[in-house]
Amino acid sequence: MNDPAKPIRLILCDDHAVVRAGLLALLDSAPDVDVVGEAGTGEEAVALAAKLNADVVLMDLQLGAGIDGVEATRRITAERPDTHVLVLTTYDTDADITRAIEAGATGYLLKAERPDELFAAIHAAAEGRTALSPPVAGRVMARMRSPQPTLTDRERDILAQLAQGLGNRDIARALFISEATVKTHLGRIYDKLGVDTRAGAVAVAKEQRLLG
Amino acid sequence: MNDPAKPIRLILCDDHAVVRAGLLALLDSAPDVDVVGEAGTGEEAVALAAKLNADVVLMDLQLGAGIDGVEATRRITAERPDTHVLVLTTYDTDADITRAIEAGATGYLLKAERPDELFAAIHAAAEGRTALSPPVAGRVMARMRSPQPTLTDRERDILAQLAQGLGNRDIARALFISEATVKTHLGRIYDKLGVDTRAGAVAVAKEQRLLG
DNA sequence: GCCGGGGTCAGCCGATCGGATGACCCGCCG
DNA sequence: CGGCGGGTCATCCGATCGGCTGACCCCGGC
Repeated sequence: MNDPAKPIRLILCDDHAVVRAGLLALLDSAPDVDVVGEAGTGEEAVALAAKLNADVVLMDLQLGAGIDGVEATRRITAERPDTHVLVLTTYDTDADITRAIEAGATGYLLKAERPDELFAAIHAAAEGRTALSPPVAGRVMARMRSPQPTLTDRERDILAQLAQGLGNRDIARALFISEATVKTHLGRIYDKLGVDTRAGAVAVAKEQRLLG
Repeated sequence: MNDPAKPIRLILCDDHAVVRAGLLALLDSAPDVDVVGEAGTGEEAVALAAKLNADVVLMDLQLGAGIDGVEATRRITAERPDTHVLVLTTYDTDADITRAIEAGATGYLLKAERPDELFAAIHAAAEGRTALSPPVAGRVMARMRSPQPTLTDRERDILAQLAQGLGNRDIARALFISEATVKTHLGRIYDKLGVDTRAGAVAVAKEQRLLG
């Protein structure tokens, strides 16, 4: 897969056209990397991966409209086990990292990383080896040490409504449950997020990118 | 300033090394653009602008640590009126656009824009002409039609505390004012943001990037 | 010199929240 | 089959919030 005679076949996926063009120009300067496809949305990336038999998909997680990078990663790795997804993104929040890894990403690199790290990570990904940015690796380790609270689906539902600024009664109506249940969930959410007010919960949720 | 014999002298400022390298590779392919400097922080950009006599600074607004792109823009345009700052960023929120323009930015381009728009905007900026991405232009127009509420400094103080999840009493203590005053400000904040709960205010604040 | 905006403070009151406790149901796993 | 996690609901109560009204001060512009 890393035969010097055969350049790495790579698909680029980033919703920012300018950034994409920049990365394309950068990768083109590397003789052993062959950018065989460009995608501006998750759907495009999945479609390209299905027919291009690429070695690596360089994937941004934030893709504006349509499916996000995590979902795209999930579909690509499910359909094409030989195509390795290398996530290249801005954020190093726990939620993003965890979701990307469990979706099947081979590596997770930050855009703040040095460019040579990018090339190294691409090679690693092409061979199926994991490559993580140091800050990302640090977070993964930290998480293993003190496994962090994960919100249940229902709790995320509640949190989503909360982030709209709704009161308990409105949340209850929106989710077809009783106000008492809402308060029960809220209490657990406060516990898990380490806050004790709804405003604090919204702040943490937005900060950790727990919601869309 | 746009003599074909004299390429545009440009300084690149983006905290993401990978993106910066990509843009560098992209701009290098343009014969009439000469990237004379690269900066990963606002401070670096200001320093480079001070001594390099550049025509254009391509500036990201989100710069991680240190001063942000708006402050860097303010300092550069203050010190070097002939150096035009072209903002290149991801977000097209009103708050960002307004602050960048009032800081003296000559143009405001989104990273989602087509690359050829980037080149066009760079040329425009070099000549001191304004270049706005269509979505940005639209927002500017909309704002002129219905001037939107601007939070006062004090209201932002309150909002910042609120976003920490603090209660009224805690906010009052933190800002050395009475609880009654906090409530007065909060009421006005709710009005301006079009919400009626603290959770909603936090959500809007995070959404509109009204806070750091 | 008056007016308006921004900041500060007070008191009142109904609605809501936060916390605690206890309970039931269901699906899954050992 | 028994336990356990997740989801649901109820009740109670003190603390807090949100809305309202009215007031004072300072400063800068007309």
